[in-house]
Amino acid sequence: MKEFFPILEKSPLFDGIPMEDLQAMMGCIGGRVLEVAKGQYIFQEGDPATHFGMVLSGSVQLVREDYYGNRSIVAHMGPPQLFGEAYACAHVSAMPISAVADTESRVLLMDCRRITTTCSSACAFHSRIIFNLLGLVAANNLVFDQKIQITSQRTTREKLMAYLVNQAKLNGSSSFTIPYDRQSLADYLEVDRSGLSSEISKLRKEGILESEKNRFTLL
Amino acid sequence: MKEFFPILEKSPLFDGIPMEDLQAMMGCIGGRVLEVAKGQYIFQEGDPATHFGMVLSGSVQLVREDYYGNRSIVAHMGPPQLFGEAYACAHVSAMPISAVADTESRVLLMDCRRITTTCSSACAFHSRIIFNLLGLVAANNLVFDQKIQITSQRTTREKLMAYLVNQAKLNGSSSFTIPYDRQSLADYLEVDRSGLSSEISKLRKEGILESEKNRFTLL
DNA sequence: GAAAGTATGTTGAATTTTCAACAAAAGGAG
DNA sequence: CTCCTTTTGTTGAAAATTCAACATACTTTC
Repeated sequence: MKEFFPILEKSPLFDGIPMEDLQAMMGCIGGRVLEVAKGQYIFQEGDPATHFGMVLSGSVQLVREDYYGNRSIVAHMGPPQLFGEAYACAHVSAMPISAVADTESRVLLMDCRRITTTCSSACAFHSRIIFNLLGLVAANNLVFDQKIQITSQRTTREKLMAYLVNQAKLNGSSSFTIPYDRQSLADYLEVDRSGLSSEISKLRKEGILESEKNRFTLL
Repeated sequence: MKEFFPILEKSPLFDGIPMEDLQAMMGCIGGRVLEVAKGQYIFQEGDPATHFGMVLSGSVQLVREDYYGNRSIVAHMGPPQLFGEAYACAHVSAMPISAVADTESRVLLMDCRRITTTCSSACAFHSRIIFNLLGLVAANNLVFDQKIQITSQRTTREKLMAYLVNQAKLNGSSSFTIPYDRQSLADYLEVDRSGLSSEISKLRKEGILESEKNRFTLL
């Protein structure tokens, strides 16, 4: 367990908690490290949503199976990302998705109840974890909110512009690079890749923006 | 203040907190009641995101102004709904939206810092509020997640079916009523109303569902 | 119960997106 | 450098969406 403390110390969930307190903390919140082989389930759709995880090493995929049995990958995550925390914190009865190890991985599993219920005993930093957790879940909310705001635009052009304007604002500059290649951007905006490409060309021809690879400049 | 305790007692945020403890609690978390006239701002875009609110009476609109100055109503809320809590909990520097009284209203404003930082003093129920708040923010996450899951479908038919299948699952029955009229459903699914109407007709003709007003049955 | 207003269904034309196929450009491996 | 693979841009046809206009059904009000 101790070998992972450097990761934990730098993770947003344990932010502000001194490394020497982590050991006590782990007992307090019922944390345990799980080693999983590639392809092995960490939790499965339908499992009780009591625990959530943090990737310590390797990578983990979140998989959703829809009504017709189509599996789709919701996200893949590396250290020190959390998964399943929204379901555990919202007290849903069963996990609606599964978490699968994408490569051989180690994850820290934590009991949500034991985190959210402050222990009467010592553990001065317990409330700090709750504070951090609340911040993380709320931040996730904003990520979702922003995505909805962008993808609720009706046309490819509007979606793209909404995204770019937002990025410009975040970067505080009309010139910026984005973290997506064309296909990923199309996936994020929920549009067709080729349509996106040609829309970018049009915008360039119309003098609305300049672009070179992942670098965009709004004019 | 006391007149609102019955509302607070029934609100999810104060769930599990006895009415006789509310008064002490209010001091502890820095709660104050604000009376606002119709059209008056509770907070405005750009304000520091330190506080969040709960509607006690009347109704409140969340308004977003986009890059081009178009105002759009993100939500309207009645008692005992929370607003701005995600921004306050995520520690963003400024509110990206405004909250306006839709009718003459009263709202409870609470300081997020003072909620998330447990007081060293008495206040036995403080941690319960944090627990509740975390649950609410996480639940909101799930609402967003579900909306994204549905609207990320590409066609009107797929969006509608994803929504209906989900509703059927939530209701535990293939026959259920939905809380939207056609226009609202179209808005939620982010499609054209008339296109939605005709898609419903087609699905009916194809024997995939039956519908009468807001009641749907999947076959 | 009639009238007015609102919600829903229907249709066809215009617009936009998707899809498939391919060309060009960029990046990596040997 | 060359070959091979991946990414990106381009195009046109097919499919789907939007838009506008209107008909019908349902509600509300007086």
